[in-house]
Amino acid sequence: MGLTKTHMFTDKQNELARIAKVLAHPARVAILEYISKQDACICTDLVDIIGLAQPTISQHLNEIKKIGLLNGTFEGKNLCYCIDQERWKEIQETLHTFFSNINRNCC
Amino acid sequence: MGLTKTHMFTDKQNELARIAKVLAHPARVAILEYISKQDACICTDLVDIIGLAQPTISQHLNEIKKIGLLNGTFEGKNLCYCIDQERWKEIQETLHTFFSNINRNCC
DNA sequence: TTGCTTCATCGTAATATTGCAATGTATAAT
DNA sequence: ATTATACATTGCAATATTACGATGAAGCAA
Repeated sequence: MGLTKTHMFTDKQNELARIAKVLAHPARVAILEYISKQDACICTDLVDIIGLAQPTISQHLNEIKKIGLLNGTFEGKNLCYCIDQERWKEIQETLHTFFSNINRNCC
Repeated sequence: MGLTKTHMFTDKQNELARIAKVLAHPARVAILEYISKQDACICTDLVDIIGLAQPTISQHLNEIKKIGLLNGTFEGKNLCYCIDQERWKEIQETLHTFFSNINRNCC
């Protein structure tokens, strides 16, 4: 027990949950907000901005990467992260679909 | 450690994370989908439909209730859950705003 | 009353997440 | 070559989540 029974659910349900899980931590929300607001591809001031330790930030970045939301490119010793526009739209669409498919009902 | 440092983030960031956390489990996604698809306010066939034990379903329903997404009314011994339309729209809007506030940038 | 159904709650075990110090790796600068 | 900078990775402790059996409360039916 303690283990999510993913096999009991549809692929779509699991995918939505997987996406939501990444957004389910304020640090990751903050990271996405910060990166998305940069004009240029500025790298990791994130540790200073967010205020968590460097390994923790690195870990969170990794979680976001796992669902394909981040592209990272090295520029010398600096790593430049930015948001994958295609994947961003895809996820936005997934959430929009979920929230639109609701009927008015009782109560 | 092990404790999310919510005080380091804005109210909006924490709120979004709190909402996402509820969607971050396929059972809760499935529950919301099921309830939203009922014409009438049909109650807990959820245990049969989802396939998790009754206490587990009850726990998940409680998580969804915590963010105000569920209204429950007793009808005799049956409890009738349905989605709070206002809150649903509010959350939809919160997510939409988050996903819309993104600039195109590099990479 | 007795028993049945519906749901919540408690207690507990298994697993996951969060956070960071220590350490490793790779590039850049001196 | 040495040092500094920018990350990633490892290992571990604290806490949270997930799941369910057992039990409790409240309504209904006999």
